Amino acid sequence: MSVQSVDRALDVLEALADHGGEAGLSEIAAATGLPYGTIHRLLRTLLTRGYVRQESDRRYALGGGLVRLGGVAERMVAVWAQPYLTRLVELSGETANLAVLEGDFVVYVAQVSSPRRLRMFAEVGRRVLPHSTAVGKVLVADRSRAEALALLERTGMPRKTANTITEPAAMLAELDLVRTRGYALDLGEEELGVHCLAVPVHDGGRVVAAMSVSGPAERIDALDRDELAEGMRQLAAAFGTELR
Amino acid sequence: MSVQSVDRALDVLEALADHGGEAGLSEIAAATGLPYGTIHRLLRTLLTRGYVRQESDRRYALGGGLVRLGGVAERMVAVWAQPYLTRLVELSGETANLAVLEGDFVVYVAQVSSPRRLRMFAEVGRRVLPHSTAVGKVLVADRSRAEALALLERTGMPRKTANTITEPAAMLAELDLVRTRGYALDLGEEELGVHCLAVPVHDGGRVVAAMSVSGPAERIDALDRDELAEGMRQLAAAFGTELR
DNA sequence: ACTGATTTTCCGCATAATGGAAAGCGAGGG
DNA sequence: CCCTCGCTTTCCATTATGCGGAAAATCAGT
Repeated sequence: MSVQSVDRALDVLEALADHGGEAGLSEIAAATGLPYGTIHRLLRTLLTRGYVRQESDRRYALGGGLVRLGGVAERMVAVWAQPYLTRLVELSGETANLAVLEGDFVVYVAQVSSPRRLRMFAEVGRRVLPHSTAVGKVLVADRSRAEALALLERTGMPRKTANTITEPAAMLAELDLVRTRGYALDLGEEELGVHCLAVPVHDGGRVVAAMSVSGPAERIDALDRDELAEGMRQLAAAFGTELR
Repeated sequence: MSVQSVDRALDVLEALADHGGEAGLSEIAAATGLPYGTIHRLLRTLLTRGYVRQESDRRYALGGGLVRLGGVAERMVAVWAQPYLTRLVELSGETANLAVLEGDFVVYVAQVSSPRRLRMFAEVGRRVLPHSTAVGKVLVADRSRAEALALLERTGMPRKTANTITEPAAMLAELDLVRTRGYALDLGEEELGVHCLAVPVHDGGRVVAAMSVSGPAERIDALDRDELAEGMRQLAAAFGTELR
């Protein structure tokens, strides 16, 4: 039914990604449960195609070829999201966004603007750090505590406003809250006066994107958060199912 | 030596990317020369893993899973580029950048700053449109005339300064020049007073990234362009070889 | 409802991938 | 300097696995 070697090659790539993009043969073996010989052979094929690279210490890393494919795929996702974002705007009256995690940045890949006079707009393509945005929190909350901490250390959690969370410990607590509550908030942490609410988009397994609404603090705060979150969860679930 | 089915699966993914991320079975067959049954089986495996998606009209498209892998790979590329960019700064005295094409945007993925007092900096993560930057021109010049035109139409080529090229026809001519000359210039087309020179980075086959130097117009113009371009070509070639 | 183009399924055959085990390599310690 | 240990790479007989031609099914257009 499914082509075994292709399936396994994908397992190898995903194992590499899970290890931060770089791993030794034995680490991959431990992660995938495949025999050494098999993994090595798969890596060699990916190697000659430029999708994997071997470093001087003989460890393996994800290669540049994936950047191209990822870029094209991203544009596709943006197109598919459009109708769901439109419905989210109808639901909330505020600007709706779709964002993904790319490296250590959050990237807004699609947006539908609110019809109101005062509104957020033109964020598509913008890159921001995860710690000061609702979408960022949702995306990072999917990672393990250790991965999240490593990412926060790399980015340094710079203060954007008086409300920005700049302490790793506080952020880990916030991420726990996001996980249990199922949605994340940004209360003027990226920009004063702008509040956001974001939910994760699952494609079956992991979180692949985050969907959010953002607008002036007063209007966002006037909405019933739990009710809005519930509606967004449904939209995100429908979108996630379509992606799969 | 190489795992046949994995190789072919990669052919299929690349064929999809070449067709703008979306194609029918027969188009893929034409592009790869593989029999229908084989392609269909490969697509089904990629489908169940979320790396390919089937649309309602039964055509196939690149799936969301690739966005994740691409993001991690991008971070790797940035790390590997660092030493080459450092050498480029030594060579030119100006800030050196590495950029890739992601969807319709150019993204700066790595940078090493010039030691001078007046310098460009903090561009990593920035997304700009291709038509007004040297790196953008280099990346788009690798695409076919038709693809380039489609991209330029989607982005609309907005004017950033008085020097910005806003006519598709003029840009196509400029891209021809870039191809024959081997490097691209940006003479204050993105920001007045800022000039750039960029060269392509090949990883054997296609252009995977662009390397550039940017700085104040007077200093960039004072450099010997052909000599600088030659030095940059060598660095880009070395980096490209390392990627492969 | 019919036709043509495109996609999907089927199945016997042979090839292509498998994986255990042995050889090679390199870093670190005695 | 040589030995050891952990990890990576190569090898090869075996058979499961993927192959691909051709038929069946589906869809769009007339």
